[in-house]
Amino acid sequence: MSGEQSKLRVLAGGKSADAYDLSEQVGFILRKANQRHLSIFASRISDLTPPQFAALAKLYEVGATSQNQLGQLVAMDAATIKGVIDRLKARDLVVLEPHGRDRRRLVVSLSDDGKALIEALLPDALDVSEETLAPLTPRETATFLRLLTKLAEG
Amino acid sequence: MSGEQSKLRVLAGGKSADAYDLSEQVGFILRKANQRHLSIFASRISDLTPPQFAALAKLYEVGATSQNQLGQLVAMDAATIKGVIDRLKARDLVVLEPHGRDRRRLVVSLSDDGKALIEALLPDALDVSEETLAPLTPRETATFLRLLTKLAEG
DNA sequence: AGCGTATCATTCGTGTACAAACAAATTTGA
DNA sequence: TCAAATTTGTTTGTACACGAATGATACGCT
Repeated sequence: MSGEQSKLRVLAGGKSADAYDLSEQVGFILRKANQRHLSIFASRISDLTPPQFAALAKLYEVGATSQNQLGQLVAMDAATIKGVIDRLKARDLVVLEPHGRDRRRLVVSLSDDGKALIEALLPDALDVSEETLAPLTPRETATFLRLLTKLAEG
Repeated sequence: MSGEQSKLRVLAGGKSADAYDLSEQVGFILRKANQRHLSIFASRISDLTPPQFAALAKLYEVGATSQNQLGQLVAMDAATIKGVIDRLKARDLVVLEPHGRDRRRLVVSLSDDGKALIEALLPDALDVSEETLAPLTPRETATFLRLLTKLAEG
């Protein structure tokens, strides 16, 4: 049976290529790290979800943009950013206007409420990052962010 | 106004605590790293989603368990693992039986098909991890996994 | 024995995520 | 200039993910 074959291979090779341990796979740990971050985020910023926050923060950073473009800036595909914008719009945190020259485009920008909200939340967002990284020393944090960025950008 | 205060703080503190750059926040980069991994996973293992794979791999590792327990092992809450198991069950990759002594429990185990599938996919799963980590050197990979684990476990 | 509490599974509601198919508007290129 | 390719946004369908509520069962303690 494959169980015995597997044991043989484990004993033979140093790397034990066959010993698949789920809890050591990047994807699995990445998912758990994400879960922990989401939980910290939710405990500090209950008004918005992380994607909603990202969209508002980006709008605050770059000003008015088209919906799809905003999606690219916050790494969400067209279908996803649409849902996020819809929910922000329903709460009047963003304003949608038609683009002047290109009638396909929908220009998104912050409403006054949206601007006030994001300004109020920015300090909390920094706290979220800090608490998420709390298990690491400052030195480890720097290393981690560097490597994580490399990984994310392929 | 908070704009000017903010500038003062930026000039005062070395860390420029107020200059919020979304693309430098852990949560945002974590989400992008996860996206890249998901995309690699999907390109190599189209038969299963990562949560489905995790459930099968864990079942292969530990044998029969209750539904909720399996959820804990793969870091999914009761509602989430139920959906995952439902879909695996619909494809006859797992078998559900009532627990003997505890009538609340539902014992989940691999079907023959499920076992065959997971055995066939394990090498691909290792490839997924490898490709995900490809942007890092072996030394960086070791460091990264150590720090990521620390982060995930809080 | 009985009662309060904890556990297990299910359900509901909301919010990402992404693929695929589509319509409308714009841009490109022959 | 006009048809083809591309871009922008929308819709549909599937699959997590989690909080909260519910019902059934099991367990601990008196």
